[in-house]
Amino acid sequence: MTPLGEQPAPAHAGEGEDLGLVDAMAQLSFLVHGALTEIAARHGLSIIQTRLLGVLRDRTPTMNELGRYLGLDKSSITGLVDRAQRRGLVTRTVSAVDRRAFLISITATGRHVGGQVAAQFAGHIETLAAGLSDADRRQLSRLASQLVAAGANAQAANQDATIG
Amino acid sequence: MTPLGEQPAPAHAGEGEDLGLVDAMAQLSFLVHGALTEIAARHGLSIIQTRLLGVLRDRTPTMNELGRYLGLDKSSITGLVDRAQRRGLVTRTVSAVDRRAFLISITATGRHVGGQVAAQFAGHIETLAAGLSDADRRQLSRLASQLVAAGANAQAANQDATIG
DNA sequence: AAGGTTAGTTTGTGGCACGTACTAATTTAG
DNA sequence: CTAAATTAGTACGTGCCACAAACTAACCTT
Repeated sequence: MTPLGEQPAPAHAGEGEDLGLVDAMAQLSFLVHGALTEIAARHGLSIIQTRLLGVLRDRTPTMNELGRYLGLDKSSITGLVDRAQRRGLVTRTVSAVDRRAFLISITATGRHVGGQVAAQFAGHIETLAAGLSDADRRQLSRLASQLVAAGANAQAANQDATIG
Repeated sequence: MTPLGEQPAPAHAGEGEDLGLVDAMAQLSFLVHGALTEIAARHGLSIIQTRLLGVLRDRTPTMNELGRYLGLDKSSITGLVDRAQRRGLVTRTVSAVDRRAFLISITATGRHVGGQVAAQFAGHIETLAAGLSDADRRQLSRLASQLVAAGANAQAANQDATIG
């Protein structure tokens, strides 16, 4: 895993090494990302395909909107949806309002596969956290959520700066 | 960000939504991964190139060993090192012990660029965590480290199962 | 010296992500 | 109401990542 260059744990590692916030975040990110990559791959999906299915779980966006949800260029969306459609995971429907636009929706198959990946991912995280006390789990959930919120705010602020 | 399909935050979102452990881990992973991707890209690096430089910070492995560090097939390593070498970030040196093998080492340039990415990444994490109290930061660092350790153990156990 | 193993490369396939250029539909301006 | 500008999506070219299979060269074993 070794993300940005930390030392290997000392041989006499008593029990729980604290990596420090920065390395802990980096390594945790790689750990979770890698787990999701592997679980998704077991179902023939990439991470981005999995995220696509997640977004479509309760939305029917246009290609353009999809690009905003996933943070991708529209030219990337074409191929992404092409491949997903070829596998029967999503469908394109011409918009009734704008004949240029497609509405992308998830198929039953897509929903099924996406659900399986999500469930296995949840199981994996639970396994990883099995050693934590209930209080620690709540703490971790709360603190991680706070960082995510901070990140979302930073992104929103950036948007404003770009627009204004 | 929307990883596996969570609901958008309720409109009356008072202040800090708790996503639950699973979604918090997924979103945090995407947040950190995305930040590293963007910072690395500012220096013309991909994530994997950045990790390569991180590994080489205090090691001079062969191609093969590099593959194990990064979890990549040896055929992937060839291209990865090729591109890094073309940019003057790393060098191949024929092993004195085994004339088939190369020892891969980081150049001064590579060390410099890698250091910049690492520093900016650290700064970014610190910014994200700026809203946390010292106690919360320590908690988060500790809990994240514990998950990482759990993941490392799981991986080791898997190895054993595969080998034995 | 022969046979098997190991290190690394090559080639082919597929996916991800971008920028640019393009077509077609829609909206805006005059 | 038409002409110009904008918008939605695609096509194409580039580069990177990742793997599998086939290959060469060096090494080890016997």
